[in-house]
Amino acid sequence: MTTAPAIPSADLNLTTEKMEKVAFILKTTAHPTRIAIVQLLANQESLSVSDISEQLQVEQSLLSHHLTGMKLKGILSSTREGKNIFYALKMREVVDVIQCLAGCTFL
Amino acid sequence: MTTAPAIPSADLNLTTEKMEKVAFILKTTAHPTRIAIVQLLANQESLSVSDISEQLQVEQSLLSHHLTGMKLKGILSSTREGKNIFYALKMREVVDVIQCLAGCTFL
DNA sequence: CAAATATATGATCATTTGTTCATGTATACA
DNA sequence: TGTATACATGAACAAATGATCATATATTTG
Repeated sequence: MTTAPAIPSADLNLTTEKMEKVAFILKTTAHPTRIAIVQLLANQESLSVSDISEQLQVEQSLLSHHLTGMKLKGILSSTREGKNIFYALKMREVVDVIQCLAGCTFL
Repeated sequence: MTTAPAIPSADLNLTTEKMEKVAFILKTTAHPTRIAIVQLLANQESLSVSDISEQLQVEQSLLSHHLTGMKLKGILSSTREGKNIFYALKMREVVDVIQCLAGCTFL
């Protein structure tokens, strides 16, 4: 016999600390422009700020704020190459997170 | 032959509208208390406000604000049963979203 | 070294979010 | 009908976030 769980498939058990960290990452991802950035970098390996700025039609300064924030929080990484700085996805899990929700029929 | 993609596995292609919707849901989820709520309801099918309030040690009014917000945004559903109101997970995908990140070793 | 290009940073302001407190509403029960 | 219980709601305020603008820094090139 089994000790019947209320719900079969799901079994989520996070510590308070982990919940805070997850919330932190979700918050950092939860913005259309930032999702667009993740999307680009999910398909491109690495892109310069101006590349991204052009493709997303987002002004340099604003984009820079988004990028440095995401880097600070561990989602992106960056390396300078001459005059350019190239950003890349560091935390690839966020792609799955977005895929998850993008799959929702009702969205 | 294939037209070589920059990155093999991932292929994310969302419309602007979809990115906004995804961001909207992420935003609604991105809070420790709300993640805790999802966690409870991932394991319990349905719980009353006072159940949740006790288990999470969150004050009634504040909790109610969180719950009604999440309901409004389609993440939860609720039904009254006598004096109590029971909340349940409606958008189960958010559980996967949280699982995704919870699995990150570096968090 | 001066000018141009690419990007970051910091101040400021508007908007949104989170919290608290007081009060309102629905249901049950005496 | 009145009182208690369970929950929602709205006002008010602090704190976080997002956007804009001006300016700073690093790199290349002449």
